[in-house]
Amino acid sequence: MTQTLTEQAIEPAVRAWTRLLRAYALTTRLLSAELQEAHGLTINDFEALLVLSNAEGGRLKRVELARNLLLTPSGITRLLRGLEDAGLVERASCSSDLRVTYAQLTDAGREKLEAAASAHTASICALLEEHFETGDLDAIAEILGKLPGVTDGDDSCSPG
Amino acid sequence: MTQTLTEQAIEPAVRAWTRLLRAYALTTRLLSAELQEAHGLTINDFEALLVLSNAEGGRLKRVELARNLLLTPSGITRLLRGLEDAGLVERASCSSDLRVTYAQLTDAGREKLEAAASAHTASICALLEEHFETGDLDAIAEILGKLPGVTDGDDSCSPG
DNA sequence: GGTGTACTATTGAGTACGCAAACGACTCTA
DNA sequence: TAGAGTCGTTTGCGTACTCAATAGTACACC
Repeated sequence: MTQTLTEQAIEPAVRAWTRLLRAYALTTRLLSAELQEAHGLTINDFEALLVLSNAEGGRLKRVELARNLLLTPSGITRLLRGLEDAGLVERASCSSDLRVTYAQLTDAGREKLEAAASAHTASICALLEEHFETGDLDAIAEILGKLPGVTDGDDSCSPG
Repeated sequence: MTQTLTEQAIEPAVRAWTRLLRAYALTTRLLSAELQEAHGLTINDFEALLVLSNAEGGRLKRVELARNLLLTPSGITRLLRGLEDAGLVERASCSSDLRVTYAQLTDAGREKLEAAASAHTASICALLEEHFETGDLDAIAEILGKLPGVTDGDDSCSPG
């Protein structure tokens, strides 16, 4: 191998990967700042409320929520602690399995979600539709959906 | 609006956005663990070394590096502190502007990069090519490249 | 029934950032 | 050459996560 790194042809996978990194950094910076300022929620706070609202009875086992948000158990504990302190989510125990506790969306949580959702959705659309065409967005969604784990819980509205 | 959130049609932009979030979380988890274990580098450590190696003379103003990696100035200070402590990068002052300091890749840094690059690249390719086809990777790269800022410094090999 | 294994949740320690504030250096204007 | 605004860098503080360890619960198997 006589080529230096700078002279090598860039692998398509590496190019796609670095652009994914950058796209993530750019978009989350903007969207998370907006969501934080407008409603005091982080992106994961919002996603958690959304997932819960789509779940049967507005509640989900913590471990299911963790899988859905791609967080570790400890991450979920701390995320939910914030939402519990804010009164947006409460704990519910499971009678058939004392290990599990449910995260249960409260009325306040549902109101908060509804208040935040339209503005947040609008921000996402504004940001992405400014630079991408609809075909692009569908293509991104379809392609990234091939990664196992990415579409978990997309159909969380339908009963499991 | 009589529909609840669960019944609304999902905006293409929102679907694309959530999948981007998940794809990022999944892939970085894996790749960063590998890179950390094999070479003790974070993803941004690696990217910083790579960007520097592609820069003229193996050095770049810290502020340029920050723009390139999409980090804030404070993020760059801390990232470079780690690399400096490890001897992979050193500081160089600018004679014409006392405010700026350069990040200069050391020989050890270049060696570290070369040692880590092939394995890291292989990991990226293995992960992505397992689930995506080449056309998918090109499509992701092309589409995400439309976001302003994503392609900054792609041509960092060419003199500025 | 007792025991080993698997699972849920929490905690402690550590990390990689961001934001805001501060400071020195540059530059433009007058 | 004095002052004001801008730019590069660093630091203090806060946050959102990770991993590893821990404790309680469930369940299968003998």
